[in-house]
Amino acid sequence: MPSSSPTSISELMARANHMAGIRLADIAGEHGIPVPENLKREKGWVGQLIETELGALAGSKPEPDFAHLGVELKTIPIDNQGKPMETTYITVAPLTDIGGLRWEQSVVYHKLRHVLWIPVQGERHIPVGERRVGNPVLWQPSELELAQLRQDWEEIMELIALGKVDTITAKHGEVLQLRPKAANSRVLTESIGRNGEIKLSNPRGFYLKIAFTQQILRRAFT
DNA sequence: GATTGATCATAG
DNA sequence: CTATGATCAATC
Repeated sequence: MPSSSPTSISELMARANHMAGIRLADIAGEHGIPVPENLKREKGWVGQLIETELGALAGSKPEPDFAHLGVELKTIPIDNQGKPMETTYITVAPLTDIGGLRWEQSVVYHKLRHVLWIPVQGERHIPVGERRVGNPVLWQPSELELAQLRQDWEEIMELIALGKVDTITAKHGEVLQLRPKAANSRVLTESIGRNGEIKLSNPRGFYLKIAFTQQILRRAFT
């Protein structure tokens, strides 16, 4: 039985704070969800579990998890020093019909306006069920962070508009990066070609680099 | 050890 | 296929 959806940010935070320190196996148990041996075949398991516990609306829409609160939920794996172990996926990147698309209208901007980060122990030597949930961090980007994100986004989107999708690597961008986001490298979707024509490319997604998310978590505890 | 490119499960 | 949830693992 899924939890009901919180009606306010304070209610959401109360639930999030209540989860701090408990094991994933305990949360899973409350919902009758089996705990996998590892995450090789269920990479989104932790995220889905936290969504269920906090009452996020299910679905696969390009909108924040708590649309009525304007809050996006992100679980993030951390090591014993509280450092993020992985980059953070934000959303898929639009590869066509992006003429005149502005930062303020982008999905990236809207999703990152308000994010609830839920750190979870992610070291592989810790059994999945034994990993504990950390203290939640409700974050809104500062002016500086917003400027960094905007700059990277605009640089990447310009390359896409110029038909250079396939030349973009994860090295582009200081805080934001573009990487493959698909079932595998054979999946194709429409994109813009060098001469403005439509061609096929591997789908891409926007990710936040580790150094950036690390700053967010650190700032929350200082 | 960090990073980049590849991949897994599921819903619609 | 697209979008959600991400982590894996080869390579730098």
